[in-house]
Amino acid sequence: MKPKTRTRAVPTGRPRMEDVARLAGVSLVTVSRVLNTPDAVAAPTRQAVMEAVRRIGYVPNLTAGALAGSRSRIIAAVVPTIANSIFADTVQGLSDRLEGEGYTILLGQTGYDAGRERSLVTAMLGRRPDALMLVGAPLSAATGRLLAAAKIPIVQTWEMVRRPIDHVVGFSNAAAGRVVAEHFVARGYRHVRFVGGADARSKARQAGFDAALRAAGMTPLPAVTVPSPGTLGHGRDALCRVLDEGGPTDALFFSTDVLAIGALLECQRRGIAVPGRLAIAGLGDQDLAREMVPPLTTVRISGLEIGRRAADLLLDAIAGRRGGAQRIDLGVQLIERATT
Amino acid sequence: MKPKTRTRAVPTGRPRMEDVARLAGVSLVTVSRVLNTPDAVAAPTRQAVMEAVRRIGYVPNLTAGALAGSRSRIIAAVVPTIANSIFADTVQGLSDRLEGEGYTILLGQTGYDAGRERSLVTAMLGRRPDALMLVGAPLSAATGRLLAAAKIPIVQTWEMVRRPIDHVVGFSNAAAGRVVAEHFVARGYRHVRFVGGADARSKARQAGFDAALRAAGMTPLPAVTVPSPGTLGHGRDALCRVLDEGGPTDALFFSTDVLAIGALLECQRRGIAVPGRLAIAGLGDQDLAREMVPPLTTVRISGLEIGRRAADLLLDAIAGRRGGAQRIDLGVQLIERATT
DNA sequence: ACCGACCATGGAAGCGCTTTCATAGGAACG
DNA sequence: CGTTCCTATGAAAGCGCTTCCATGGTCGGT
Repeated sequence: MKPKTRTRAVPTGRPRMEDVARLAGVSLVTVSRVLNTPDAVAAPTRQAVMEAVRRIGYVPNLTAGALAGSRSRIIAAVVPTIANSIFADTVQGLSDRLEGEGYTILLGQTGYDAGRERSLVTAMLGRRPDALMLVGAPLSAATGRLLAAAKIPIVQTWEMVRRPIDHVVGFSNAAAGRVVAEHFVARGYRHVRFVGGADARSKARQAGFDAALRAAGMTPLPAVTVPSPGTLGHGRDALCRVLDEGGPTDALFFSTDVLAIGALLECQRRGIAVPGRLAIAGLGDQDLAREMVPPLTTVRISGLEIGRRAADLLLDAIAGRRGGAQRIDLGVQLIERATT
Repeated sequence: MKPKTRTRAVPTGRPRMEDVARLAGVSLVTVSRVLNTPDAVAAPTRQAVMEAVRRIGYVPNLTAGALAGSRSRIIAAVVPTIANSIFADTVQGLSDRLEGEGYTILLGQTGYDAGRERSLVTAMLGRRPDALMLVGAPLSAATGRLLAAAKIPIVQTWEMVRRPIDHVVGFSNAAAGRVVAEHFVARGYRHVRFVGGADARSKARQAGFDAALRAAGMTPLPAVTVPSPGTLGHGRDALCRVLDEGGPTDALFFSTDVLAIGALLECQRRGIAVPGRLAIAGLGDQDLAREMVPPLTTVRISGLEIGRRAADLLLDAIAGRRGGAQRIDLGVQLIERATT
């Protein structure tokens, strides 16, 4: 009878740590040590191992490492969307800081959809990331529970979430709305209006905007709602809607620079004087806001900085540095330029 | 003597498949089957398992799954940069297609740096992704070797790489340069110039541009080189340089829309008539190109489509469908608008 | 020279899954 | 009714690492 050749779990065929060990004439454990804690190994041994690694082109299987050890060296990033968006900056900031520390980024986009967010988070958590960054509050309670149960450092960004899961790096969206409203009031605009999406951050900006207006004795005109994520086209459409209604509107606060610029461009096309006939303000202070002709009044927010600070926080939390949950408010700053 | 309580590999404390199995009164194997091949399990058993999963909030450890199985269900994406860039669209397209299929995206940015690319690719390959997408050709031969040795489906994008590692989804950057050059010639511009970065794609656009110009009996003016990734500011600076030199330049082809728009905006600021005094063309056909006043002449490239097609190709390759390496040329199309 | 301390290295036991292979019951068949 | 086949489930063996513990060799102190 022939021997049972039961090859259960399928070997990958790629060189393994054991292959390196054999070539270097040491044990597998020593190879692991050279790769992870080089100082714990004598110099000649270390060199022999490194040479063997080079010779056979060994690339450590981090999946196996993550399973055996406790750290996966993976950080998950969950954003609404990444194309043409401010969140791309945040991902960039996060990734810039983290890659140098040996972490890899797992990226996911929710598209502002609660269901997609939930399945996305489930999938990501299944990879056992060492930490997770997300934009704002979870879109559903289910996702929130999933996140809380994960027991890993989490940082929520882009808003000062009221009941955060863990850390927060953001700014007050209501305050952003407020500074724009106060600016409009000071400039003497009387018929002002908000344009934004239906997402939580947009709503918060609107709330702060409206509240400040009322505090100044004014009544904000009804807001114009556009789809999220906002595009130049949505900004243009919003402007058209406002113009078509033919009301007395004299100033518009757009929830994002992209929307504001879409509208500003439409004004140029139609020959509408900005700010003479209509004032426009945005939020984000993207490059384009500064470069536009005329340059756009906006609220400065550094998506890059949010990403960087989030990364730092996460790194500290993973290392066990710092005490409880941090709550970093980057603040808002109105940049007065030529469109108001 | 007390019993040896050697807890080697540290358990995570999170519920495991075995916990679900115990609660559902079945074996671990059955739980695995319910999760992966539900049809192979009898309905009542399946329901009992699902109920147990729900009860204890079990989230499968995909790391362990990847190690035991052969598939990691991870796709790696390597791009030069993601902030304010056309590559964000490609990542979005890739991710949109892949998330639905149960894949997770590992994102990495090279920043146009060969060293960073190499360490990034090493780290990603260490996660044993099922496939990998990268923009263009590897920045170094070392990275190329790493990639080839990985033995996974790879798709290179954004250019028709001459000696591809595997699949390609792109367009001819030289052809893009050519159509713009021919357009300039047809329009009667005689003192034309290229502005772009030092990366391979930019160089290819320049080469195609210059070649077509020479074919038409013209001599291209020396190109203006800007840093990669290009920004509005770089476009503006390039324009200033051209203007300061005071040559006879009457048309400029920018390697990307962002550069072109930066220059266009500077023209507006200086009151330079476009295309009267100077014609401007870009590449990418981003939203903004169409919305600009005047709208920008550009070469249409859909970053989103590149990402989607790349995803489809990778999915097919993973599943073993299709034969050899595909080579998809999405072609280029000049969009004549008002700046030329 | 002898002892304990210390340093470098190795052995063994998992991490939490998937994948054969085996097996217990039925259904199907004559 | 016995045999065959199929279906549903389980047992065991890893996937390629890291971690704990043990051990042999060196070295300084006396």
